[in-house]
Amino acid sequence: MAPKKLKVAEPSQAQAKRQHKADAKAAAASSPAKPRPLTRIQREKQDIILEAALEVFSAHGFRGSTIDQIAEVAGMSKPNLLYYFPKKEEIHRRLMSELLVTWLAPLEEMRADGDPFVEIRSYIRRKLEMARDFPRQSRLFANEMLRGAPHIIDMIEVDLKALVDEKAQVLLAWMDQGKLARTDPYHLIFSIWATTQHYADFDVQVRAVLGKGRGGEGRFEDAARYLEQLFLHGLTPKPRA
Amino acid sequence: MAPKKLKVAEPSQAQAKRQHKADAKAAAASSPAKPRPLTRIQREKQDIILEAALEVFSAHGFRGSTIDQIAEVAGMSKPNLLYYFPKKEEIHRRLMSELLVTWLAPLEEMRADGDPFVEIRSYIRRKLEMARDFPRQSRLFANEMLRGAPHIIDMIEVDLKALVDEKAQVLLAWMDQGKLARTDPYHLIFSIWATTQHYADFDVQVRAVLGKGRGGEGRFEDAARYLEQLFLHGLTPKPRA
DNA sequence: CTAACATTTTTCCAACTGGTCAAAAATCTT
DNA sequence: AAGATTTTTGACCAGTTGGAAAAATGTTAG
Repeated sequence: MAPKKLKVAEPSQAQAKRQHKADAKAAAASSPAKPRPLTRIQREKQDIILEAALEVFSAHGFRGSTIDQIAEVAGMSKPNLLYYFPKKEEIHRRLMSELLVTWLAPLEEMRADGDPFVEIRSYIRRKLEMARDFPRQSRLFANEMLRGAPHIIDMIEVDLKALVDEKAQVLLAWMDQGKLARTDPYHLIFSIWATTQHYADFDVQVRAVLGKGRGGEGRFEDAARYLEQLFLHGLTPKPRA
Repeated sequence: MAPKKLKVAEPSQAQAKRQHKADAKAAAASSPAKPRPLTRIQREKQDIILEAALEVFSAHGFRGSTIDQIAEVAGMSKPNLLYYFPKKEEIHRRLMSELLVTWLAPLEEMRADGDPFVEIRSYIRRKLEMARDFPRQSRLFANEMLRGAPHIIDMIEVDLKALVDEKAQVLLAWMDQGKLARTDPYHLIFSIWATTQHYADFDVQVRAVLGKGRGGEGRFEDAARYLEQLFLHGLTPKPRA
């Protein structure tokens, strides 16, 4: 239930103005540009900014969000924010690369040596929990996809593809062993993504359609139950015993 | 295969400046504001603009799109475009209301007196065809949802909800008759939406993951086959005969 | 304590954007 | 063909936005 804070990765090009100015000389001299460790305040403020940016970007999209908005949510002035992330794009980039790691994790956990249905079921659960606990990340991701994934297309084509290829092999093996219906492993994975993320990305619609009565907190439990039935048996009724 | 042109509905508040200026007097006098039929050019240009706007909005979102961009795609100047749609929002509004009609149609076709599996299967097919033939509309819709459906929330809460409620009853009846596995009809519908629209909204990802070999035109056929298996039998393997 | 460095604030600006307006051009009506 | 109406254009504007500069204020290592 408790949204464990996402870990912040990539300390790379965080340092701001100062560095930039130095770049002119440093880069020209092709020196290794001493990385200078981040100060406490830098780490804290960057986290605050990234959190605020997630809030704003996920709600309005990249172009629909202004630095002012993010700064306000982060509780600082615009120039101050720009001191930590000299470019709006930079914030977005950081957010996206953190996001991808978080996003791939659940699939990675699917173990080839486990029981197919147990593994698939818990994968679905994990994804559904992510939709419930990290809807903003899900929407940010969806937004990027809708736009054609301009910022992460190469990671999608390389890392994500590799991971899915690997897991597709696992699924195929299970099918070969007769433990799983023979079907397309890639589309199988797509369908898990689609059905689970739907509850984050189309949340308004889900709530509106379920109405006051069933649109409450229980909807994720219901979804989990339904999806289990779907992926396990489909819609074919049990023959009356 | 051929994307049948969407019909343009709602001739309502299309007329521009002239009307606007007149409004001052007309509205003040609370007269019925004679609607004055649209000219040929007006109809043509509005269609061109709406088509261009669909292209641009679906790719960049509302705030990410500029009137200039739309005007350029439409092959006219910005002021000229504004002559037909005095507000950027107006274009978007029109697009959204047309969209909703198109979007509800497939579900409406699900007949209570048909065979459950035939009906569900063809509903899935129709939705999949829409994802293939009208990806821009799908993305426009997804974008609106991501943003919390600000422009169509009431139609979602009223019309869409009513329709889904109705069809949920149909599904429940089928379940009562033992023709369909007993499960949650609402989430069943959600899962059909999610799995089919995924192929339009997350198209980049689907292509990238499938790779050059399988990401081509055949992917919709594969998806259709897979989804049929999923919804019919789930992933449980057939007992060896 | 203080010099060096890190952080924050104030002020400003150029580019972009949605939209206006008057006049010119094209089209339609009679 | 003339007059009326519709359509198109070019110049323009005010508000917003991303970002730069520099001065002012804090922080910290020696």
